Amino acid sequence: MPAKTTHANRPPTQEQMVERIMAAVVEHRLPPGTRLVEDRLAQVFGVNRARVRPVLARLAHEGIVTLHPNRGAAISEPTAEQAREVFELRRLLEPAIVQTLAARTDRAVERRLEAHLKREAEAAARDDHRALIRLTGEFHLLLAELAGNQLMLRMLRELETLTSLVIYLYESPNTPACRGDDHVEIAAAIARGDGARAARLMLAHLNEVEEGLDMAPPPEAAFDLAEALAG
Amino acid sequence: MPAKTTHANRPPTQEQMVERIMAAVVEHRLPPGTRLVEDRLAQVFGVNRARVRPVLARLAHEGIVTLHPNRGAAISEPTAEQAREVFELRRLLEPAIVQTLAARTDRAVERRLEAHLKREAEAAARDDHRALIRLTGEFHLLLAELAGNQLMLRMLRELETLTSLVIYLYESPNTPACRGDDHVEIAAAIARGDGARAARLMLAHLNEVEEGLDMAPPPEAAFDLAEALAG
DNA sequence: ATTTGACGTATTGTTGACAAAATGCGTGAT
DNA sequence: ATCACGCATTTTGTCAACAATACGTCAAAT
Repeated sequence: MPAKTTHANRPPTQEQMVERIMAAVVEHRLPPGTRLVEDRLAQVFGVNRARVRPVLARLAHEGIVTLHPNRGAAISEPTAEQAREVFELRRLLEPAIVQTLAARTDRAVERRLEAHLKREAEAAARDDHRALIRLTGEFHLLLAELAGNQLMLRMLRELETLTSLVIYLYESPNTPACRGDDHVEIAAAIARGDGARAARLMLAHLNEVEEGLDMAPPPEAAFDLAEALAG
Repeated sequence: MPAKTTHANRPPTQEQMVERIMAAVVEHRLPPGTRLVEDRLAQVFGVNRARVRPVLARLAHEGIVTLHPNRGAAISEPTAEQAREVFELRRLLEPAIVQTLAARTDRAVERRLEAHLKREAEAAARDDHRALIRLTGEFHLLLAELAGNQLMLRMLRELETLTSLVIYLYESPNTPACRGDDHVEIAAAIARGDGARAARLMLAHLNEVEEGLDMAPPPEAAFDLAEALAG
């Protein structure tokens, strides 16, 4: 029996396939516009097509994949407006997450944050760009996980993946969207129990990331005949 | 060709099937614990099983449905902890929604809110419980729609459906979770451009709904799947 | 040179049959 | 009375083949 599955020769679950695709998006291994063909995905994951279709349906719902009926799927290319919406939502959720965390932090929380920041620093030191991209996104997810709301974590995961697409499209991929210093300061405020400061730092951090994006779409001769004829 | 489809004899899209199931959940026509069998759903919607499976997969991801491998799906029965998480998220999002809306309301927004509240009042006057349940949930979605963030709207829709399950389990189904007066006051604050007040009212409203919940789950009831989805 | 129609290709969508898994029930043993 | 086991039932999961759809390409017509 060919060793084509990923885990003790068991085919991956739909959840695992979703996570692998999301991870590939976050690490820019699957950039916006990449075609996703059911047969190829089924081949890569070692499952049948029927297992791949719900995965694509879900990713489509989350905006990470765009389905073209009878033509196949592709990694989404969020518009500038969608990018703004992502950050608008993150500015509502993430300051509240760190505020909650700061209000009931303990040594276990601090240790996990420290361990994570250490890995970020190590990835930066060895110039491991892909790892750094992944780790900076995971920092935000770790905060949500530590804050203890699973629903919040699930939504943040979606937002984080969308953010990766946005960053790919609107920012140079060689620039990590998150400055490591910001993360260190946020973690320090959490450790001190200073929720208000942690929230301010997170808000400023998100604003800075968004402001670093170039939302102006590339100049195109965008002309819509129907719209032009509408009067 | 048998006229078995729902819309100009065209089979429903996956999106439409999701919406119908969600609507049935919101209106308590599909209470928590209800079994969802692929063959039956395919029969009811007039599609093949392969069309139903991505729908169930997505609803499972959103927590609205629980999948039991090789045994079928069921409408979820959120725990008390999950209920708290839903309200925690809503308290972050919805005050911000109404604040945004109040900052840039106009006559079109006011008219749509007025029209909706009128329909709520009419449903209450004729004692149309199902319509009232639906309309009170739609009020919150309308706010998100008017605020103009599609991503926010999508997430609110999920939260609203989860809230319906929570309310079914932890609150008497004969009591609308939202008091109509609250909605009227929130809309009035929005119309006046008083974002801070609208946000306070929304926060108080959500707290009141949550505080009205009782953690003792209600007894199960038998019913007809096709009938429940007929709406 | 441009437009249109036909055709081929790529890919998804559908179908029916069957395999696999989980659960309930009945029966026999203890 | 309880437990274990075997079997039946229910339901999902898999498979392969084929239908349907969307799009690109190319040739013919204008």
